[in-house]
Amino acid sequence: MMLMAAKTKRTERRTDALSKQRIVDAAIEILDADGESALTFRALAACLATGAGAIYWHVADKNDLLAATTNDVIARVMTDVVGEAEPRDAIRAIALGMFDAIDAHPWVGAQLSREPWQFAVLQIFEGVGGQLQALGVPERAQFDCASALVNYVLGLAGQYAAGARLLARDTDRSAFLATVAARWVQLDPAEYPFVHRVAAQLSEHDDREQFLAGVDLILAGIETVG
Amino acid sequence: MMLMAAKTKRTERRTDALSKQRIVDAAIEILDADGESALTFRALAACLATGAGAIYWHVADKNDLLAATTNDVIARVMTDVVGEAEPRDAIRAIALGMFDAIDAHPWVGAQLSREPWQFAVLQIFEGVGGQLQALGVPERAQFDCASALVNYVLGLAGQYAAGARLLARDTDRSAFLATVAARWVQLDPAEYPFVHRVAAQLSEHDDREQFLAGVDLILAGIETVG
DNA sequence: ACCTGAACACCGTTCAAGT
DNA sequence: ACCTGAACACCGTTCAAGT
Repeated sequence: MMLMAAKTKRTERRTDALSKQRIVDAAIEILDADGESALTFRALAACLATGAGAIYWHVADKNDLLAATTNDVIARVMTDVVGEAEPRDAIRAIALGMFDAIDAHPWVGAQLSREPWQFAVLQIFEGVGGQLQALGVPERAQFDCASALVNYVLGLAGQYAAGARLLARDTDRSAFLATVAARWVQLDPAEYPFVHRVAAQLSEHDDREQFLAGVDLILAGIETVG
Repeated sequence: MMLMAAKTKRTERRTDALSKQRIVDAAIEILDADGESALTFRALAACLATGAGAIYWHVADKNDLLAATTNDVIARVMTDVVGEAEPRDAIRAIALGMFDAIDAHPWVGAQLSREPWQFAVLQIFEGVGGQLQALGVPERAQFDCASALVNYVLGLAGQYAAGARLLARDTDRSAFLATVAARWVQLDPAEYPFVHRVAAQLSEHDDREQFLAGVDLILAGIETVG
């Protein structure tokens, strides 16, 4: 849409050539607007005013397309996040950048946890791991520490994507959490004492704060090996 | 297969009635043998010697089927794992039980990270959270701590499932890791210094040990809030 | 070189019809 | 009540044919 702003007059014909970047942009628009299930090659082709097969000239398959859209979003996060001097703050900034990106584009969360070998995850791994030296973590422990942080972030990614998939577009999150909490309370307290106990906190908790608390927990653990 | 052991003579006709449990057992067999993509209603129906539509009498849809198979596997893990007196050991046992279950059934990892609101995740949450009181974690911090641990486990779950999906059935994991490490080394060391540094450790590291190291890291962090 | 769109080989799901 | 299997409405992907 933003790419067509310059020539808004003619909608009946596409005048500019196809490119991988234009395809990725259109795919992101569809994913953001209507979710993962709305991204089909047919819908994408219609949006780009072309045939479904044309997309295959620029993109290998659907996996490639999803990897490209995810890389696009994550690369933006990682470049936006530079400039924290303190390593601890830098890691927190990366984590929060990830959270906000997944909050804005829940499908990114699904894709990250589904294909963790893709380039996007490597960028997160580098961003987090690069701070560990400055944090005083011994060389041989750095791999485990970076892995723990990235695993944690990917765990949230999947969880958040699932939540977004479940939520109707206009259902607000607090109503949904209230429903879950109500279900938790109905469980047998003898068998599920812990879930019973925290059910009250569920509806009033803040996902972003809880996520950051987890990052801080892992950072505190990392400090003990330093 | 194990259910047919008693009457192995006749294969041309199914004699016993369908049930949700029989469907779930057959689905697990298919998933274990040939992976997530092999589980279709047609394949499942053929395996059960029935029509595709019959399955819908016992199972709401494919989501329901996958949730049921996952619950089955996780419930087995959680009952096998009871009996550790020390809360720290209990949490480690649950985590390792999860790791081994996902290692044996990689599709469980995908399902857990895709649908974290399902009952299976609640069981993990209870199992982990129930130990925090004994660990001396203050009430108001328990929710965040349990959430961090579960998020971390779900992160691994997705990663492991993706690895299994990528690996050919007979390709061994070390060969795969060597390939990834080779790719990492080829990256620009100026832009990816950390990834470059740990590439050597990638091919010789043990996933299970690294996973447990992460659990210990989080446990160490949890102790600092106690 | 790049695009078109019909065709192919699948899916999950439904439903009239059977027992 | 439970099962059957053809039919429906989709998919991703391919490919001969166009420009």
